[in-house]
Amino acid sequence: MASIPDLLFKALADPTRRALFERLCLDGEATVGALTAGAGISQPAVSKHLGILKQAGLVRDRHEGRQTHYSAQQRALAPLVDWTGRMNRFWEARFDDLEDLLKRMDQ
Amino acid sequence: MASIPDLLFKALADPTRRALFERLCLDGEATVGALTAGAGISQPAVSKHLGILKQAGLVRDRHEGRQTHYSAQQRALAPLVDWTGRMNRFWEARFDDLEDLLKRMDQ
DNA sequence: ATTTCTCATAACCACCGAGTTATGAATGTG
DNA sequence: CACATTCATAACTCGGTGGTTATGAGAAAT
Repeated sequence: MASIPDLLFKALADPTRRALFERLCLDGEATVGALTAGAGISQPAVSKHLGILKQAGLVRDRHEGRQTHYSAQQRALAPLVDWTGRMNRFWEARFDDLEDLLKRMDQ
Repeated sequence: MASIPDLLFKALADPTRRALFERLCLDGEATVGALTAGAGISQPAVSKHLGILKQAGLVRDRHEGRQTHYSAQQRALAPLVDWTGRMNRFWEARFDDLEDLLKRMDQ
């Protein structure tokens, strides 16, 4: 019973995988061959990484002829953003209070 | 040469470690003993996890007598927020454009 | 039909990492 | 001083994971 944030964090914990995702985010769609050329590892390794990214929902694949095009699904990052938000809320609130205090002291 | 995002993602990839960090974020400071009572693992395991969180900057320790108090350093999440922001910028921009369009259509 | 190209899967290996128990260091308590 | 408590470190085990090579499946080209 792996939670969604768990899948996301685990998928993005590997630097090679993060690099693949970053490239797809910034440069858009790419084939496995193109991605393999960029990464410094073998094609099967890249395919496995893409499989893990796909399982985490971070990536979509589209088959066209004999090649597979992968693209980033940035929306999948939403739970990550939510999580960091929840972890930050409290000290942010405290920080806001401090700001308010300083603002009031300024008057 | 592990980058900062790498340290953060790796530190938060483990569910036990994330649970420890979450508890420290929500409930504030706690001793190793208290954290060990909550987690379902041995005290040395908890200490090791806290060490990794500390190395990632996510946690601070304060020695008081013979016990060590740990507290969350939520600011350390900043690089994570930045990273997700960079990965999101493009489709967010597109989303903003869409919002603008809808807003203009509404008038 | 045969060959070539692109990708995915299988099988295997080496290492890392999360857990354990044992022990030591430091601080409080009798 | 002797003992107990709290935490960190050491040494070890074991499963998961990232890499490899080998191979197969499917689509295009000749």
